[in-house]
Amino acid sequence: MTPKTKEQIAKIRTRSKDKILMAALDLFAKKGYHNTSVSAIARHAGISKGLIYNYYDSKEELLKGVIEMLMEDSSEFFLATQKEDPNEALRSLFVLLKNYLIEKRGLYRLAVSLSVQEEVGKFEFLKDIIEEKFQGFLTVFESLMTKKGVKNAKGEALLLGALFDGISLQYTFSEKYPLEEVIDFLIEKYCK
Amino acid sequence: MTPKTKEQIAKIRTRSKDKILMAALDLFAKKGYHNTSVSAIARHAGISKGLIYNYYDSKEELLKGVIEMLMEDSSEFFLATQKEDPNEALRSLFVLLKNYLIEKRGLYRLAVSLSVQEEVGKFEFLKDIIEEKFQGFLTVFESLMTKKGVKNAKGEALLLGALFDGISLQYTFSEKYPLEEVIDFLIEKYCK
Amino acid sequence: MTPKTKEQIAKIRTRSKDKILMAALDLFAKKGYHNTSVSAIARHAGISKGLIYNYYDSKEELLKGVIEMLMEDSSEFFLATQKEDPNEALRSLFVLLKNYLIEKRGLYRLAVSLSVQEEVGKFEFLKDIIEEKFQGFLTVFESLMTKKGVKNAKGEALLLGALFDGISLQYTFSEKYPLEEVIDFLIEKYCK
Amino acid sequence: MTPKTKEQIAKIRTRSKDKILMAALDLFAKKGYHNTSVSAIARHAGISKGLIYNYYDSKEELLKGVIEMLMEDSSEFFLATQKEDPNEALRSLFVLLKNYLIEKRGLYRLAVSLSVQEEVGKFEFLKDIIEEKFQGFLTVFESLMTKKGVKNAKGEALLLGALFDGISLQYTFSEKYPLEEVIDFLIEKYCK
DNA sequence: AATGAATGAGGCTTCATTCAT
DNA sequence: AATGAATGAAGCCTCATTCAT
Repeated sequence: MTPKTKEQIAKIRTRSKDKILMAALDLFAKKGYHNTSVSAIARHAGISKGLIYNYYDSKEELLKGVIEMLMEDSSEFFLATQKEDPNEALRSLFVLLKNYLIEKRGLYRLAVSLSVQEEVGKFEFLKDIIEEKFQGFLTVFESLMTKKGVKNAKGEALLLGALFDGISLQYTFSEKYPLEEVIDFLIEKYCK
Repeated sequence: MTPKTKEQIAKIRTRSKDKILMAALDLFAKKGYHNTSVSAIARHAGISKGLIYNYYDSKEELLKGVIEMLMEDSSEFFLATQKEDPNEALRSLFVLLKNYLIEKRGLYRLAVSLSVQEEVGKFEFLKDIIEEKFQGFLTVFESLMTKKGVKNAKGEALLLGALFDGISLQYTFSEKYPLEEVIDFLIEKYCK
Repeated sequence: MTPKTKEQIAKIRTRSKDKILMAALDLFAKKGYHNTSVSAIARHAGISKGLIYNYYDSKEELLKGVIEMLMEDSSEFFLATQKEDPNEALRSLFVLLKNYLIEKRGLYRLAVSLSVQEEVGKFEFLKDIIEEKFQGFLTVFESLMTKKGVKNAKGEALLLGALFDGISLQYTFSEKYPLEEVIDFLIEKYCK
Repeated sequence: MTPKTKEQIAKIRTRSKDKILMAALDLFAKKGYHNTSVSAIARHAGISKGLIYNYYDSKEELLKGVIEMLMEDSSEFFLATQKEDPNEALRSLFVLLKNYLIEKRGLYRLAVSLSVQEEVGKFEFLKDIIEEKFQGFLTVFESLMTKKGVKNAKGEALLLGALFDGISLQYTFSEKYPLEEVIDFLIEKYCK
């Protein structure tokens, strides 16, 4: 009865969706959401425009798909924070940040470029997600700082939060940013 | 019809250009470059679409005009760095950053949103400007840190650079960001 | 895989075709031809898009199929006209009209909505069919009127023709149309 | 100051809107709403696609504009009904119907083709307008019939309503419809 | 016989830009 | 200097149709 098995179809769908998501991520990150056309995504993915609408109802839904994909695997970060020794935990976080920036270049760029827009109600959901993540990090930083016994743990936590974002932004911006050097210095300064 | 002296005409021109620039800055900053239409700028400025093209050859030229306007008055920052006492200089810089962010909300947003785009050759000039500013700050930070006699002056300078950007970004993002608190803590930590 | 006899296959084909035709009639009638997508028909019929093209070469051919189906069973009407007594014949016709409208709500709507289009050569065949039916009715009406001995039989026939269409149109239009009342009045007026 | 006077602009706008409305009416009536593209309207009007959106926010708004234009001048009909003698009033109505159909060929076609669609909420407003007009006619017919002293005035009014629509529909459909003949017969039958 | 992924032409709409006044 | 009607390229999206399985 069934000409293609459900598994076959599912595999095809997954593969196509992935192609689309990767192409979209790539272009959104490089050129920004508004400056990326659906045609360009299709071309980049090597498929037809129409197919995109087979999987996503609109360009905006596609964006949501991209963001969801990106949000999936941030578990590592919170694993790192479970370490007993706060110095070790911080060292892990710094290294994770470095690897994350290197491996997912463009992702941070995308997050920033989307958040930076004020269109009410359209990317609002993204702001919420980021705000939540940020508060999570802040809490972790503060408890680590408390463990380390610093005077103003909350203030230090805020600075660390700003540092993470500042480093990410500058690395994303400039090809020449001395990421390794900065991370090493952070470890030396914070982890002993 | 009414004859006008050259001065009158010049004044009119200046006033119109200003109106256009302010409207464009406002909208570019709030909604992003690609998401702002020339019509919207004209409406926001209370003039006609046509007039914009009387002063700027294209939307892109208008953007350049906006950026140039923004770059004009960063002299305060470098005045602050001239102070003898490095602690005082740093304090001034922190306070200037705070005031700049509060007074020109949205401007940093614009800079980021533009820089984040990779379209070759289009906003490249902006990246260059920013890179140059950034290197200027870095040099200043490093010399201040050296004056303060810290061990790794270059490393500390890089961290300060990241902090400036991180704080700016987070303040731009979130209405709730405790800017005062952060600046106060920075002063306490770095200026004595 | 499973071997099927010719009869089984034929039965399956007939059943599928019927499902398609009914779904298409339903949607064409409700939403109009141009405003109904092949996908929607497939969904409504509970089958795949592809299957429709197994039976009909195009959306237009499918429409032709629907129309042919509709034209098949108008025999009742002409049976009614065979009655000896013209008053009885008319009464039957009025009642048939009422039942037809009630039972096949939407069908008249479809006929009108298709006929109303002027695209040369596309639905032209439908116009011809309708024209022919109309002339048939006119002839019947005229002969009945002659039998009844009215003065201007042709004029009265034309009016009856217009009445049939007007009533159908208005009933199709408006949920509140007093069809029963109108038919009763017609019978009272014409059948004695 | 003002380069074009307001009157000039107003005249230009009116002329353009008229061109658009006429083209839209023409095509909507001939080919139906869904089967008429905005491009086709622009081509038919001899203007660019974009200009249409200078005057109408969407294709649907354009349709509303067309309908409003059509609804503007139905005053004649109600003037006719004011006559003292019901026979004279009816005669005027019959003649007006004839002239209306001849002069505004296509208009009735448009009304029917739009009303025939069931899309909730889209053309609903048109149905309301038509329903209202129809009830208006019905009331007029009934009072005329009462004046004439017929037995079942309401029933006769309903028949007249159906006749108007039926005649309109058949004339709209068929090039060969004997409109003159039918109207003459109506006058003979109803107006003495 | 039957499925649904894939295509691409064409539909509606937006918008940077031009130009007559 | 200033206006806004007009243009047309390009953007998002729909849908009839094809085809591998």
